[in-house]
Amino acid sequence: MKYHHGNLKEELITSACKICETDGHENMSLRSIAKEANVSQTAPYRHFKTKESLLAEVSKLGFDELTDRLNQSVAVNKKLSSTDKFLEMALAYIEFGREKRMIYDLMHSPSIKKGDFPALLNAAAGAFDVLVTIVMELHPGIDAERCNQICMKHWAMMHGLIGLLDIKIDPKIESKAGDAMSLVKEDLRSFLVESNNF
Amino acid sequence: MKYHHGNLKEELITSACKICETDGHENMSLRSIAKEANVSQTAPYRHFKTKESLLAEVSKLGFDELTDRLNQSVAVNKKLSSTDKFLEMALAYIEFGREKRMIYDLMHSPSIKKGDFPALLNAAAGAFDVLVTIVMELHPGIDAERCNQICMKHWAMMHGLIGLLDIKIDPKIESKAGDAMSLVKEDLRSFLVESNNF
DNA sequence: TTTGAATGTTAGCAGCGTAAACATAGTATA
DNA sequence: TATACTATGTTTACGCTGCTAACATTCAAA
Repeated sequence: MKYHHGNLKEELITSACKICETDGHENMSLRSIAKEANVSQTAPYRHFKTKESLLAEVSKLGFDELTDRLNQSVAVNKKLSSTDKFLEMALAYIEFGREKRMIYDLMHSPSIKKGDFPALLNAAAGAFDVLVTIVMELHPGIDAERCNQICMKHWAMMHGLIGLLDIKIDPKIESKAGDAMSLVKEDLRSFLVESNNF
Repeated sequence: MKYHHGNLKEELITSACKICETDGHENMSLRSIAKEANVSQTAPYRHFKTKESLLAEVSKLGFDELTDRLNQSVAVNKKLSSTDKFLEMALAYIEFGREKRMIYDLMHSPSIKKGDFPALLNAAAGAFDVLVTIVMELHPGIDAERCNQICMKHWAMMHGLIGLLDIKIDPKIESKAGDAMSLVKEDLRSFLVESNNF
């Protein structure tokens, strides 16, 4: 075991990701992250100013992966109509939110102030821009402000739906969580596209 | 100063509400709540099994107030059309989320497991039921499952929008936060009602 | 009046984020 | 090559946290 790790920063981020995915971001302690990386409890401070800045990097990776998935979803079949691309993207978004729920929650946790981390801000904007691109393709020459509004509307719907799938407001609705997802999968066209009253 | 407070449970909840609204639920400590109520740090444990159960009561009050506001919004003018009632309700929801943002975040915080608190579950369902009632009025004889889906869809949009208003994905969008709210206030009809592709 | 339950306090635990002081290893320069 | 500086690790410690146990006080029922 060498004294100098050599690659501790990346390993800490990796460890943090792993712990977040298993325990959730509310249960991540700097100490547990350090332990996971077989390093002393204060070693992270040589690479991250605060715990928050480490979590910000994890969050950034989350937005990066989300961006990749969104891009992939529309790139898979270039012959898809713009509308279908939009649908594929929406599905990819919601699937990301469900599959990586713990990371997704971290990405939207108010305990990370995005304004303090420009790289994180960029990563988040990158994901949003995929939507922007699609909407501009759907509506060539659309006014920028109107485009922004439309994107926010759909972003809100997707984000809200992912949140709802966890809220489980009452047992009656909780039992319908599967329904909600099938709604997403089957009726997404009407749910999203037909509401495109541009 | 008497040894027995007499009304400590309610006062602790009140104190917790106050602290939540000013500092946010991430910065609420049991000790600060106890201090606010002029009581020892462990006194809360005579009335609440855990900190989480105290927060659950605060959250419940939040849902109760939300329910009241939603009911009021549709009761104010009984001559309103069902569609307009729906609009009023949506506005009331979003305004609640903005005005009581700290409480709203607590209400949706994953650190409170709603399943462990039946009263909280009921309160949340009560708010949701206001929406259900409106949608049933809008579409008499609607299938229960379809009604649920429609309600979730709109709930998701409203919830997502409130969340978005805080995400501030990038400065460009952040500067449009006001736009987003004006979108809500001015274009809510098209944003919500015209997407009612039942 | 006595006794037990309800409700308060004090003391103390382990875990947390973080800072300071110290130890070690790698790197640039003489 | 020897030396000094910097980077990166550890140890120790501080104050805050949620929570438990032991003790104190008051209220209410027998």
